[in-house]
Amino acid sequence: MTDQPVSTELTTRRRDPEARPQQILDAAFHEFGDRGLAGARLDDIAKRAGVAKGTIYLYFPNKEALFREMVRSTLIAAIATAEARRDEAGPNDSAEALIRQLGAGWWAFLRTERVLTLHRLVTGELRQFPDLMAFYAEEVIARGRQLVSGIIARGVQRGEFRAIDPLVAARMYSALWMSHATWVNNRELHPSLGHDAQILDEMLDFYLHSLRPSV
Amino acid sequence: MTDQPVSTELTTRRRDPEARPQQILDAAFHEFGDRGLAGARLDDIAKRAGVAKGTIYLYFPNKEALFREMVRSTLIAAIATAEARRDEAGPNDSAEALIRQLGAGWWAFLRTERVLTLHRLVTGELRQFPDLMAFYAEEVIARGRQLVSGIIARGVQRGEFRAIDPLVAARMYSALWMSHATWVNNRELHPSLGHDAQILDEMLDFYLHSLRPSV
Amino acid sequence: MTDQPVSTELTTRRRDPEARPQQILDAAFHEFGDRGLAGARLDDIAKRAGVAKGTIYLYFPNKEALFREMVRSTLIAAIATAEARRDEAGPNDSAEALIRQLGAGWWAFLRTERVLTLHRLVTGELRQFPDLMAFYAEEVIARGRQLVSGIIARGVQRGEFRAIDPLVAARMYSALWMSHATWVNNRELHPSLGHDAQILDEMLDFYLHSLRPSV
Amino acid sequence: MTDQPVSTELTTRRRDPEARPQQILDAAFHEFGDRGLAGARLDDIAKRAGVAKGTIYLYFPNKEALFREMVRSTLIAAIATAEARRDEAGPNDSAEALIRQLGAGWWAFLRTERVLTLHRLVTGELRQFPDLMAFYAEEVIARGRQLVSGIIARGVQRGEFRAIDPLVAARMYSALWMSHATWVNNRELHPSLGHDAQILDEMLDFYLHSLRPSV
DNA sequence: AATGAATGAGTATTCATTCAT
DNA sequence: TATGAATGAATACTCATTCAT
Repeated sequence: MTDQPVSTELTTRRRDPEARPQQILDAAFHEFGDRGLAGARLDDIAKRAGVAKGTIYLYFPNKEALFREMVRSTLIAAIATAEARRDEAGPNDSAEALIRQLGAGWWAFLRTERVLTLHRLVTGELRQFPDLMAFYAEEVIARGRQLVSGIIARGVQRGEFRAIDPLVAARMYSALWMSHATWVNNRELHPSLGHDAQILDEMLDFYLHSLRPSV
Repeated sequence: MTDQPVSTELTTRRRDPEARPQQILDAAFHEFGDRGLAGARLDDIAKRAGVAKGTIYLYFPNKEALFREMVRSTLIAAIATAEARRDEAGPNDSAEALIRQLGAGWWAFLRTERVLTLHRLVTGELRQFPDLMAFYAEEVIARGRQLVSGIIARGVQRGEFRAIDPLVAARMYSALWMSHATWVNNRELHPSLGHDAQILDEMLDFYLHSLRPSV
Repeated sequence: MTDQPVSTELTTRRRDPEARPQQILDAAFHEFGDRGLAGARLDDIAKRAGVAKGTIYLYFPNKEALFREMVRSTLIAAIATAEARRDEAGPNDSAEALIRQLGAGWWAFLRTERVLTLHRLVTGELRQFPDLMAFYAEEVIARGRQLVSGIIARGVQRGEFRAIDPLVAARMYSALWMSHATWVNNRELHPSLGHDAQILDEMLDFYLHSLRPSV
Repeated sequence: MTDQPVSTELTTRRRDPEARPQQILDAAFHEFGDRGLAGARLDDIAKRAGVAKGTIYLYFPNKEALFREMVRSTLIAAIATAEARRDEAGPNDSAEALIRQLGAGWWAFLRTERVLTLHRLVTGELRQFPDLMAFYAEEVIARGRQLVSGIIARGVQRGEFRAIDPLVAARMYSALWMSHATWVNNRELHPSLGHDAQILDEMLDFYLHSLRPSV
């Protein structure tokens, strides 16, 4: 508050040595995200991290390990964020209200730079890393679907929604939200897209319409 | 007729020179599809194409040009296939019947090795090639959506479908079909998926439900 | 005379097959002259000769042989030209007149594209070909010097010139003429040079001054 | 003093990093000098310099840049040497004495390995590098001629030399000295050449004879 | 004889990885 | 710990040479 000493922030060296790995992972996230595993250069990662090339090897045995760890940690961070969101939902709300609430949350979440990049990497490069794939599948996909399918199941039970397999409905949800998140990230390719809030409305409208009992 | 030399097939030299570019493009499709632009090795492409490394350079000035041309030609082939499908639909059928018909067609089309690889490349590497992106956007995405939105518009007119923006509905269609196509290609990650025919039913059911007028 | 058939000149093929080697050697002369032995490309030589790449190999076993033969034949042509000039000199003229006459002849000869290129190749690449070097030394250098030293010797005998070793004087002659020929070919580097005729006068004046008896 | 580790010299790593560029340039000088720009191999340059191939790229962006820089630096070194020589001349000596003095100096200088190689490169390859050519022309040629022409002008003024354009005379001087330097470097081709000291005498005798007033 | 597509050894250049400081 | 110069294996690209036609 008062007169902090001429900031150690100015020099990268020796600033908070425990932060080094994270610094590197952050830089790696951007470079790998932009150019892929093969295309990214350790030199650039080091430069972006404000660290010498050799320093990376103090924390990660090689490029591939750095990539893996970067994906892992980003994944974990993403999961944590998503998790935090889950508990915001009031358990007494209607299923539709919950879907709306969750829909808005995921819509914000999925359009995040971090998540979009992760998604690109997953579809692009993760086939070479089956274990990371499995991790992604279990921790992210399955977990997300359970959340949604839980809500749907309750809605079906309550008669709010028509009889539909909650897992199937959860899959449709993923499909709509993830696809649109990707598209808004490449608006040049999809000029007919409205603004983000409007898209969310369109998805919710479409999705809920399909779930409502057809009288 | 009698006495034709059998050996002609033994050597690549001079055997069917017009086939060479396509041969190379096919090999490139697989290697680039597996490892991406940076990861693929010209050497492997040559080996797979059954030609010498230098031969590639007889037809393509460099690796990037080969990549571009491979994407372009695959795209064009994909468009042609999709195009052919369009005209199969009988114009007097109900909109729902058309959607079902088209839905089955695209479901088969999108799960094609060629299309899946293309999709992976588009999401993974095409950001580095804005012109290819534009080509993809105009020729593939826009074209496909027009086809679907035309059907929807007719359904809305006829009162078969509820009032919905046909372009929006077309987007929802893309989202469902493309996402599921990607997923069935990675079944390890999505163990809850049923068999392909079942998934198509699930999608059609979900999609049409949302379009039907809510009495 | 009348109505010659649509000129065979138009197509390179089949036009005077015995001329092929010379055609190739001419093209080689230019390409090697411009880019040196290593820098020249057989492809370009073939193109310039209006011949397919493979054709070169019908007449020359490889690139180096082509280079050697090109140098040899150019050398021989150059020698023949120089030789022809020798006999023009009237044997009864004064030594000074002969020097002037020869000086003008060599001045024209040395500034020839062919000779200049030859000279460049000799200084640049010929160290790798000792036998060509020897050939050059004996046939060109020695021969030229003998011609000059013969004239000088007669001039000394007659008292027209001071007592000087005719071979030494011949060397000085070479030095002046060859250096200036190189320089006028690179006038950008030697902006103080006058026009060609003037340079010849300067050289003759300087040269003869040194040979005249100092009373 | 006592006990200094001897081993430091054993490895190239980290041994005197500032010396690396010069080390490489020296090696480049020899390889380019022997085989020309196209003929020299980076691999050989590295080997001769005692470094790994990659190390070259730490200091020079590519082969051509290495070539340019090698020529430039050699040129500069040559100019420095020549410059140093200029000031040795005592200003009160006769013009003839100065010419003799300078003549001996340049004779030694031009026969230097460094200068001979430079000359070969200039005539052989420098046409592809107009800017280097210009540099050479201005810094080396023009500079050298001014030095000589200054002496001649003084000699003419004093009546020591006949009336001759000093720049022309300086050119004749270059022609004699440079040609002979080249020749003694290829004695096989010029078997009639005497030993070096004798040649110098021959040149001085010939040159001064031409400058002396013809009574 | 002539062609030019095909070959593959050769070379410049890049970049992950090491290591002396 | 941290550095960044040095390494050398890997790879894109070139071009002399071959050979089926």
